[in-house]
Amino acid sequence: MGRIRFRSVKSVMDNAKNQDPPREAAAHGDAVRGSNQSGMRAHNERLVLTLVRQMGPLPKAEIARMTGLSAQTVSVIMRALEADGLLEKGAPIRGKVGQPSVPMGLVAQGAYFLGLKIGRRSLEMILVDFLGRVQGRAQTSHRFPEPDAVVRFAEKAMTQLLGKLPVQHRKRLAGLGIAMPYRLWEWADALKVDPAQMAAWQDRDVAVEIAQRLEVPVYLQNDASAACGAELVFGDQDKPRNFLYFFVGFFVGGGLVLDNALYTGRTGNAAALGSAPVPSGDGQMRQLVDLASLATLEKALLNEGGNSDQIWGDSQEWTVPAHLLEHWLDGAAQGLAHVIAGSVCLIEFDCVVIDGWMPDHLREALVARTVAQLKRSALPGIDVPDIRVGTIGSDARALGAASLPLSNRFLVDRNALWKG
Amino acid sequence: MGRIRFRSVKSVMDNAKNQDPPREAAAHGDAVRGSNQSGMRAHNERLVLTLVRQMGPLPKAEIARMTGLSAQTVSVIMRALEADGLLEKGAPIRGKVGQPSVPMGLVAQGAYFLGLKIGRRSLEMILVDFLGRVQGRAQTSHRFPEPDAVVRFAEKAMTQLLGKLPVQHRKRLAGLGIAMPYRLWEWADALKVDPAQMAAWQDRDVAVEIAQRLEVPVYLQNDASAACGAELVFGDQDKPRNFLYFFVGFFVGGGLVLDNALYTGRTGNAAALGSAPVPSGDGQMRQLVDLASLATLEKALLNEGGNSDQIWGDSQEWTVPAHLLEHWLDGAAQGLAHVIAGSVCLIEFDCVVIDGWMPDHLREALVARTVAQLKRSALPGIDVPDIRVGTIGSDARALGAASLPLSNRFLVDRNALWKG
DNA sequence: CCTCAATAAGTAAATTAGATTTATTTAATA
DNA sequence: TATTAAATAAATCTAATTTACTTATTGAGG
Repeated sequence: MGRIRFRSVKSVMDNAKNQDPPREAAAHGDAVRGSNQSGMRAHNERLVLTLVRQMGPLPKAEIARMTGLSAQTVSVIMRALEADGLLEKGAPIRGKVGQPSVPMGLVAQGAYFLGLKIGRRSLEMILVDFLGRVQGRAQTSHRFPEPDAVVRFAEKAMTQLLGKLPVQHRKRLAGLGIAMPYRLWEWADALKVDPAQMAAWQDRDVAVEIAQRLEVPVYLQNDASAACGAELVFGDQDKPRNFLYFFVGFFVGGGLVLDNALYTGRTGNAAALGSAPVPSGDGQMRQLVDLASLATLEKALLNEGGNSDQIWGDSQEWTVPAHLLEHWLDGAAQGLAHVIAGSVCLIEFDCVVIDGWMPDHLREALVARTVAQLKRSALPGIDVPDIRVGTIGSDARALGAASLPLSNRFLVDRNALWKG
Repeated sequence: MGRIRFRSVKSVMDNAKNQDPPREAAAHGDAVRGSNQSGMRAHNERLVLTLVRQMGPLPKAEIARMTGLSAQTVSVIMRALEADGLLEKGAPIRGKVGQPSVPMGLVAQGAYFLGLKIGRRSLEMILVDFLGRVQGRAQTSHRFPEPDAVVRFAEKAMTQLLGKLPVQHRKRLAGLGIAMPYRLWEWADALKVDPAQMAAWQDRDVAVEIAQRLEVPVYLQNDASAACGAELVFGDQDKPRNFLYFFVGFFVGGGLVLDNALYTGRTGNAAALGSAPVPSGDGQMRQLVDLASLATLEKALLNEGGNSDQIWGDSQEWTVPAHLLEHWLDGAAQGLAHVIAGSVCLIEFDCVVIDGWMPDHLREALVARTVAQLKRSALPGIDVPDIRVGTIGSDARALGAASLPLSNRFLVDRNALWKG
């Protein structure tokens, strides 16, 4: 319906099925769908865009070889995408026998996306281009998140961010994504807020409310899975096809990439690893969130009479006593190692990515300790996966939010091929 | 190449891409493939067969509604499948307004499949029809599995089982599946066999060797995942789209169904849950296989001077002292509960299925205790999934082996759509 | 240095496959 | 007899493949 089209060309741009609210899309519990020609074309267009995004600019012939599609088909598809303003020719590459190849790469101005992060302490909206580069940013902080305030902020921030964009680019806004903790209302205690004040979240659907104020599709995802999406879509290249992701913030959560696509499962809450059981030394079971979240670090800091505001203000400039950090790092690494060891038995990841809201050196220390802990507690039959530091950092959740409309409209996913 | 065709019709039957050795198919690590028309047709045919298998006989119009395909397309596809001898018309259903609907169901003789189970104590081959009904069975027991003996047995059993089949049905053999423990050679100690005698498994590929003696494709899968496949393909209807599966045999292993398809991951060894870490009371980490496998029960039995042969002979008639069973059940349930609680955070299953080589009442007791244990150790944020007893039972691995060629040629899977 | 064979990229036109649309037939109920 | 629903034939449409060609380059031979 009110969906923007950049060009009136039958193409991936027209794949208008994705404007359903994200909850429905995530559920995909309907009957299995058949596939038809238009689904096929849309899929092949997404495939081309996905490959170019992953590998950088590629000539048509190379795409044809990689996809197994005929050269002619790829030629038609890529010229259409070029006409759509999503791909552009690069400088011809000479030096090899035969006609020079013309690599085609993504056009930065091809599409724009808004990402809204709803955090425990702040709201943030960013505007990114087709390459995932941040073009604008708006922020506000709060003591705890409220639906009305979120909608008001979103409306103001959208206007402000889009206002900065050259007029001809504004209509290339392709969607807005929201990254928000799952079941926000259950965390009132942890946020030291009256549960009644958080109860509003149970009945409100900010995604729908924001969608009413915008002409483009709106997607909602839990914050850690969204951050995982940022790593998948915007992260360093040569990402493996399957990986497990952790984002350590006020709480800790996970994300899961299977076959190059974010896996969000039946209810959209897959990889809710904060709840994963972790044995603590005393034989009692605890949960990953008790060990590896910044809420735990904050508590320790407050117990010693410290001030926790500095943690939430800037992710790079922390002055936390070393012994507290040490203790927190050990616990967090132990928890992460246990969850990784269990998860890798279920799904064989090529690697695990750990990111979070914290100074770079701390992220690296956390990864190093997790690796060490995994080696120490090695069990037969479990291959320790490659563990890496996230390449996005503190912005992962907002960027991940922005990646949702991008993935849904321009990248291959398991559902893109089927009939609407 | 040497692939049997039941009819020279362009259809799912001709989808000859699947004859690669299963390891390659499982790896699917190649570049992402594009999709073309023949892939589309093959997919839609598989979709129809999958729906009819899941739901029972369905009229064309109903399939059209469920798949979203046009009535005409479904009509063409289903008539082709009928001509292929895979579907047949049932009695017209009258009593509703309009022309009576003619439900179409699977033809039992539409295809046959061989399933070879390589066990620690025995070899078994079964022949099943398109409905998964066992049409023939051959067995032999051994002290430990040897490649040469396996190939010899397979050759003899194939001849014998196919010999029983009416001649015109023999050419409808669609493939052979093998269910075999992963990394068999690592279990020499547990089987109390000289590691040198098991080393041969490292260099031999019985799937390839058997394939050379057979005109149809051969697939290999670890035994627990194969058993999971049996539950998916042949198990009771109304199976959820996503479930976790355990098979408790000499060892314990898992299987994983995502979006109605067996998920075997990068190396084909997904859901290797026997290796999953489980905390034991004393603060030490153990693995599920130490708690929930029959090897553990056997050890306890032998420790008390009992005879374990009765366990392996018949899965229904056990005479194991009650206190040993009690102790084993408790440990196994504890282990399963921990692994389930961890796994459900990663992937939100609709349900968990537990099956195994054991008397029916014991399987039910194991499920009941696992449920109780999960409730006892409930942690916030973890929804306890529905836990069910497997509907296949002791035959699950052999039936699962037979389900592999069936799934690969006749049912939807994530890869069926792409170009070969 | 020039020429030309070889090679590879890229595309237009014709062909093919398979889904959809439209119109029609059939067979039941109300 | 009107209405409804299933089923399908014929025509149409879409998108991929095949075939045949052009273009632009390198590298070998003169």
